[in-house]
Amino acid sequence: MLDRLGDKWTTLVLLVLAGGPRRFSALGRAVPDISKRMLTQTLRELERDGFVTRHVFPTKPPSVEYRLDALGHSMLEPLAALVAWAERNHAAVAAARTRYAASEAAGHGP
Amino acid sequence: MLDRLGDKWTTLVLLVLAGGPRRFSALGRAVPDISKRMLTQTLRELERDGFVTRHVFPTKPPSVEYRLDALGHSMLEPLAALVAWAERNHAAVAAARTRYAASEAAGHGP
DNA sequence: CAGGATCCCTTCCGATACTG
DNA sequence: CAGTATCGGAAGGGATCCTG
Repeated sequence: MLDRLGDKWTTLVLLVLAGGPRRFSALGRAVPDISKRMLTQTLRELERDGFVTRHVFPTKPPSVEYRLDALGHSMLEPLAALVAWAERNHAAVAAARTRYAASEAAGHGP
Repeated sequence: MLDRLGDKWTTLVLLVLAGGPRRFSALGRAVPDISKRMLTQTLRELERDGFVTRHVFPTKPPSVEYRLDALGHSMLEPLAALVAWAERNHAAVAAARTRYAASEAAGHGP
């Protein structure tokens, strides 16, 4: 189950849907670099697990809207906490990587 | 960066290290089904990103201890919140999957 | 004990083409 | 518009063997 939260796209899609219902193509535009294939797959999994509901409007051409339901909203808070942490600390991580790269070069070099 | 938290093993290793410093083999035993290969790789990434520090004791045979440093500890709280959420809601997810499987069978069947 | 190197099979995923 | 189907390359990761 933690695997799904760990999925690269799942989190991004959820964060977009946190801003309100979105249509398939709107999600595609809001989540950069996601392919139709992965967007479909991600949405199917989220629907399957009860995080989002899918509404089909039988217009022509058809449009489909996805929205978070109660379960999806409930996990938004802990998720947002983690995202907030990541934003606060990404600089520290970047610094750590620089230090690590430097010690790597020093330790294994000629 | 969120990718790394999304990694299957990273979270599990971090949660074990939350209980205190551990040696390499102890981690291997504490995280079921992780291979030496993946444990090494996961620890390298965590070290690289400044979440854990690595202490080598020049005994014979050598032993290596990993422990969370400040950055690692700081992310434990949001992570724990997410894990707590998962534990509270895994039943709801399981129920959603059952419903989904049922509607799948009904919708696409003969 | 801790971990690097290699092999090799599996899964993931993007590109492309087609449909209701 | 919102998908589905198929293919092929790229990446993930286990098994095994080797070293300090």
